[in-house]
Amino acid sequence: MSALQVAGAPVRTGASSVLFSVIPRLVSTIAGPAAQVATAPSSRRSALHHVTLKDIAREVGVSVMTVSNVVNGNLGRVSPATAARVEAAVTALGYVPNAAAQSLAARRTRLVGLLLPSRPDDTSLLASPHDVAVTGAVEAALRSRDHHLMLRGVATARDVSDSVRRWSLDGVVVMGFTDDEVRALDLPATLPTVVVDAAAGSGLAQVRSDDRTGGRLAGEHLTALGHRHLLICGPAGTASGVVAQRVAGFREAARRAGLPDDAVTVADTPTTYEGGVALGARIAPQVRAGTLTAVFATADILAAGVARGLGDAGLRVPEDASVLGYDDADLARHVTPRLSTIAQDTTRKGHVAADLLLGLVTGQHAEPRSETIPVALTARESTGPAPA
Amino acid sequence: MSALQVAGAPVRTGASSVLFSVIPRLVSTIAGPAAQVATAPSSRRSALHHVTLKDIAREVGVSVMTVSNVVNGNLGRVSPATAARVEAAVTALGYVPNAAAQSLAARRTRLVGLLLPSRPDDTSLLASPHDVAVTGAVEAALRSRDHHLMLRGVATARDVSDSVRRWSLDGVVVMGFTDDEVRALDLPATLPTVVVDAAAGSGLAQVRSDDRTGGRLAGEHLTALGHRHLLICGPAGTASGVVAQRVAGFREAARRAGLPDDAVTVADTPTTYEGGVALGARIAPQVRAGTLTAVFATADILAAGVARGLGDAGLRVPEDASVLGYDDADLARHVTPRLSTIAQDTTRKGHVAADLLLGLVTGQHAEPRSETIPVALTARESTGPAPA
DNA sequence: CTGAAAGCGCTAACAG
DNA sequence: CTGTTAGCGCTTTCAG
Repeated sequence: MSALQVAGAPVRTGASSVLFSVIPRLVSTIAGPAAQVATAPSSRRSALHHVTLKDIAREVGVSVMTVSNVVNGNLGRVSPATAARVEAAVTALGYVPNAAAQSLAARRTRLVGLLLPSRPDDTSLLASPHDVAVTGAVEAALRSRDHHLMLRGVATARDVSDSVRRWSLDGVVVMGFTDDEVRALDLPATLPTVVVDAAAGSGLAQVRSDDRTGGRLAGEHLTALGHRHLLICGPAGTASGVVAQRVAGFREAARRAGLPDDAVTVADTPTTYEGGVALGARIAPQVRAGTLTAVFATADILAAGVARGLGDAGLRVPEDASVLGYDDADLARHVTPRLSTIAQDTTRKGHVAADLLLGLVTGQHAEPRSETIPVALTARESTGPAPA
Repeated sequence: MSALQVAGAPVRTGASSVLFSVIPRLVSTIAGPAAQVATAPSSRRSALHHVTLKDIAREVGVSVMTVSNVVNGNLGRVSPATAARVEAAVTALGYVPNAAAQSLAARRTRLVGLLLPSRPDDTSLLASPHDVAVTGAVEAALRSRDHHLMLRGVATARDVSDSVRRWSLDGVVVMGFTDDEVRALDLPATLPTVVVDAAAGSGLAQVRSDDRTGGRLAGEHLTALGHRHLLICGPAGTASGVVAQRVAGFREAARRAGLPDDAVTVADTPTTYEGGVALGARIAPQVRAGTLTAVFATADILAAGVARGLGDAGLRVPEDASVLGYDDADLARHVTPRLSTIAQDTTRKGHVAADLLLGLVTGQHAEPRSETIPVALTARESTGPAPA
């Protein structure tokens, strides 16, 4: 806005002359270092020439501080005329601030870390479609607010420190860890932190889907379809409040539907397709015997695996057994049968995580908050009436 | 190694005394700033206290440069005894170098950008499973070589500049763009750059699968199965050397199999599941008429969509038509039927991209190289004999 | 409204 | 082998 304003304002001739006087000088400024580099040993590549505040200041004939103030939008401290000339020079020279210098001087980096688990054997971070979607949304949200994202796989507190302290990250989003793992990361107490889908320790903000409701919706859907022998599967063995909540909601729904507590069993499985396939194979006999007719998985990828495992065993989904997922990842629409699932808006989740974090960073809200993303049942093809 | 060596070495008392003398002092050092912040307006959060080289130098009683040399492994310039004492203090105080300061002083950031397309309407970056896999591998490779990854969605040259120059990135990996788009990004000429799956302009390194061979393998597989009416689909309308190569290889195989040139047609489709579904619906009549029996898609996600579109139209894959994908993403094993595909090792691809880039950065190989990732046919369930 | 001074934490280039 | 000197580019005081 101010740039346009300035351009159209009746500025004194100085402003426009800058546009012409500036270019030749810049060229000569560049020539020096460039020539130097050419003769130097080529083992280190020349850095791109960086137009500095000083360059602008020299051009316009003002102090570095004035330029800094204009660039940073502190227009209250600069006369419109001066601001105009500075703006013009900034544009003409293509000035881009140096983040490292700003970090050093201002103790603010505008750099946010996204910490994901880097398991030694694991294929990679971003194995979970859910995490991928949230990651993209976090990046977009940060970008729109002039921040940058550092993507980092971490396994230990040392890894965390290596990123957070070394880069003086303004804050971090932590995703994909169990409650215990988050604790083991030993995040610096003063570091603005948002935890996604895990229990936030003291002083950490948190974003998660409405897990309890999600579990309940799942239970209601399945019991409404007449299922009376239910299995919920996911990483139940790990200390995970998320899974616990979903299980609790699921059980609650079953209870309300008049089912005995033992109508719901819990299977501890990793959140992977392969884990699901294995489980599907394992439970096939029970499905065949009619002692199990519906499975609720804590993630679509897992549900897809279960459906596959069941299918490989010669069972039909949903005729012989219903399978319900969680997340509504793209995957849910890609597999056959299309997955019924508890949908959550991962794009929104990422945005909320970013907003929460930046709120913490800027001190807008001092107290770390906890946000819940709404969920909704999306019934597709993988769930159906309980077999007679 | 040296740290352990030091700990066990018969160092003079100075070394061990450091461990004790150091802690109390540090506490008082911290107390100052911390107290200050508490009374200051809380709008800006206190940065984590940063132990500096100076702190270590003061502790050990040497110059900052000596500490710097030890920390950076320039052991040639420091006596073992001094190095030992410094190492001890570094460990005791938990020193972590400040990347911003290093960047500023050394003109090297150890920060690499991964630039992905950020399309306005697009769901997000990382929409493609292939890109997700490569991203994870790049991060892991960089991490193992003490570099960090900045993930950034860009659409314009300005976006690029905003990241690259602002953060003085050591280099960038560019992925997910068409040849034209890469050109439009106007990457700084001197910036070490590796382009994944797109034509590298002058002076850019490149990583891509062996697209020509991939296309040929696809063509051979399909023609060997007796197919004589082939369709290849992908973003053919965009200027993409990758697609062109795959098409060329595919055509070559068809020709060698004795098919006329018009046996192969090309369909321009976006690389999305939805694009595939739409195409599947569109070609269903031809499949039914027997004038088309096999489809080769340039990505698994697209192939999965085509299979779905065909299925929705009441056609069977592979009985009525074969569908062949590319990449061998996880997805290929998740959908039904499981996708036959041209497999490439995306993990390796990411590693190679990172290696290539760091080679460029360190000046190891001055000339930007081009690396090719081998491909192989993985036959699963989506391809079969041509219908009689 | 504008400028001068000082320093963020680190490293190159020299001196000793 | 070790220390000194000078900045990297920017922002924060504090003076005009």
